[in-house]
Amino acid sequence: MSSFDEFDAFEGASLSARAMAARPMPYLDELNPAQREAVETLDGPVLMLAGAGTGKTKALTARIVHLLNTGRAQPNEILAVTFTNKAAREMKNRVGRMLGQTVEGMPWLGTFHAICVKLLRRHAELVGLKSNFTILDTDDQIRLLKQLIQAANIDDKRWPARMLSSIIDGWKNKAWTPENLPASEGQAYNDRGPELYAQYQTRLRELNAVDFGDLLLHMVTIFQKHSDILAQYQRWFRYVLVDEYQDTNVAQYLWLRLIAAEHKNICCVGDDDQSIYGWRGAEVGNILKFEKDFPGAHVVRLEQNYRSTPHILAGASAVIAGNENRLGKTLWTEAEDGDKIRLIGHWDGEEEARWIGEDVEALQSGTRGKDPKSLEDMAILVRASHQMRAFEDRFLTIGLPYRVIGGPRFYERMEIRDAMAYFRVVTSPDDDLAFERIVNTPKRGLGNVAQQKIQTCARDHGLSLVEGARKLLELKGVGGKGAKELQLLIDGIDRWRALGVQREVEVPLNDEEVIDDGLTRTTTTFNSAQEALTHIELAEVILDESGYTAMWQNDKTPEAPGRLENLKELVKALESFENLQGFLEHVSLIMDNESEDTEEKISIMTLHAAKGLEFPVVFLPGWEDGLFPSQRSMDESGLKGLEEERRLAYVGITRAEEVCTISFAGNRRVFGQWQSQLPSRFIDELPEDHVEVLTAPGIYGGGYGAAAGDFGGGMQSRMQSANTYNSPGWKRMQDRAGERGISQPRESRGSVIDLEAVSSHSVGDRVFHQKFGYGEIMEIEGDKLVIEFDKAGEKKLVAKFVTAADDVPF
DNA sequence: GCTTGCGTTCTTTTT
DNA sequence: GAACGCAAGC
Repeated sequence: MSSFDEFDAFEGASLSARAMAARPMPYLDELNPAQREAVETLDGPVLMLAGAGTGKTKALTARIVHLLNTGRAQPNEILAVTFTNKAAREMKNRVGRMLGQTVEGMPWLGTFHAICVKLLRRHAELVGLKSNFTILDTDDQIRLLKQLIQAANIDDKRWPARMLSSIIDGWKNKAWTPENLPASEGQAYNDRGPELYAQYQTRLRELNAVDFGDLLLHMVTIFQKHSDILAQYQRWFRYVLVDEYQDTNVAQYLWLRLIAAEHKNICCVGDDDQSIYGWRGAEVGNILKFEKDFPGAHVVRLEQNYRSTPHILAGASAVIAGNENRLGKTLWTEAEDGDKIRLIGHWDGEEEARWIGEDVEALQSGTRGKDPKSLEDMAILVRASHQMRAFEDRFLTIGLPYRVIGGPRFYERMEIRDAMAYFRVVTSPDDDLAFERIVNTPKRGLGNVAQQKIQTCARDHGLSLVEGARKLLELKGVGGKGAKELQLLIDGIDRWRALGVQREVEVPLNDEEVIDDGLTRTTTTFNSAQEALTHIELAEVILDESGYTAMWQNDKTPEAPGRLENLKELVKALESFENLQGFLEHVSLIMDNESEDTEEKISIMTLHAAKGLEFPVVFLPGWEDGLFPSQRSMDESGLKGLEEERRLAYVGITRAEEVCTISFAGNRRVFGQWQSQLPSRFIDELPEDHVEVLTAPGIYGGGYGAAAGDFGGGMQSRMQSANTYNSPGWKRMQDRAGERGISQPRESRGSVIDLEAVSSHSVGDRVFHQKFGYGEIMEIEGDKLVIEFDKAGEKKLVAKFVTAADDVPF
């Protein structure tokens, strides 16, 4: 390793420390006393316990700025870790804004994974990898494990690869390599776990690949085994900041502790009450024992909440108080009273979606007394993603624009992964997994048998799969159509590689740029050359000549146009990168996809995805025992699981600024089967004084109007008893209501009828819909179309969401 | 080798 | 109610 020259090259931050020291510090005046304390205590270990909505990011960024301003550290001497790319981006932006200018050189502000990739590229050889290793995603991981499982003669029905993958993941999260795996883990995966883990790691090394967990595990291993290297980083990173510390797992914890051991200037920010990633290996224990790990730690509590009204805060506090193991914080606010938390029960999940849809429209139009609210300011937070469907269906029907956050991610879609596998085959010759993925996509007549032959041939000659296939052709190991097609593919790969290399030869590297690139030594940087293909053109050529694009063009399934659209988007995304390698690297780490669309939409997401966000109006549907708290969580982790669920409830409620509506349904379809549900035990924990119970239209046959109090005396007295919802009586009443079938779906009111959109359609027309595919119009009702879809059956949809079948872009 | 249809099993949460 | 795996049939 060649000393720390590269670090010094991060002169990038054009401001010198001394220049900054002279700058004024107006940002300090904007902080409350607790925040200020957290910002100004620069030396030694600091634990910032920041409750929900207490200005944690503000304090964290102010601290970075303060470090720079006081000349304590250069921008590249600060290590600042977050969990999500979004948080990293946000922090970068805010630091820039606070400094009043853009800071180029915060190279070590990023996610755990992104930072570890940077480090690991530099030291790859110490764990038997080359620095251009590829990062496998879960899909590749599973396929690889499956191969190993089958090779070991294990029935992968009884012992699925997914299971092994999660076991290995768990081990990696705990920083256990195959060598130091505790004996107590011996019986995992039917006693074969440890042995397969070792095989898997060996195979990864052969493929010059790592999985997500390896990024941290390898770095911890390197730090532990090479004290000289560790010492360099310990000296280099004078200040360490960690966001969401309660989410760190053991590997991350060890990594941080090793790095911070020298200066001990580590500032961890977190909230034990918001620890919701235990299932992913996060250890709340890390934050609970911070003071033991770092003696003399300065603990600062941020307790003034700037987000929610008192009722909402009181509700959240009461729920979380049910947990035993807490560091304990008391949130308070100066905000005015506002609305109580609203609680409402429904007949079933569809009714719940219908009611929320109407309430959203009422809030939007201002019918509900207050100022009209934008859809952007509203969110529906669910426990499990399958709950989203009821809302999507309903909103599609009434024409309410919505956005699902964190759904199937762009880069996880089949067509995107296929396309990227093609890129990978071209850029990294040994990427067997990528080759496997694309040999027979599109269909080339190379089925199992042919693929087995390629595998065998490659293994016998110690070659990669591409080379193995070439050899096989030379030896005439395959015949007929398959041989011809395989030859075409190999020729194609050669040609594409040449097209990529051609540029490299014609346009020599610019030395400075390579250094500037920091630690990624192998990254090549091109200047734009007119005569050669750009990587974007290359990508297009690959997708074209391989027949991949054609495959989807000829595909008549409803998803095909969408997939082509996605491929176009993929190519467009290439524009912001200098070459294919850079792009692939980016993609393997960026798992969030934010599409910038301008239309106002209500957001639908899981509670997990909502952490760190806030909305004026929040809906929390599905508060039923078994669903939330999740049965599985309680079965698997008992009281610990229940407490994590409770923290999830806390996270949910504290997302709301002004209006928080909790609801539950008496009946819900689970696995396609109707089940009657009991209200969540968390509902019993809500403090009566801060909750307003609304009449359930599904139970009493009223609508939103009835909920506003417009009903007869008999109902009124029922309402009184309903107010004692946290007594067994409430539950019994819910049960009883559940037995009486009531309330059929009613038509939504209030949405503006878009006749223009309807008029372009007539009964019998063939139409296309993004989600349901092709279908035929059976009936027109107002601005709604009743459509019989080929695949999805009959649906009633707002006209503006369907296009005439002929207009579908191909 | 590929397509189709049937049965099975399942759903938390994700960097 | 869907997504996946498997076996049968083309």
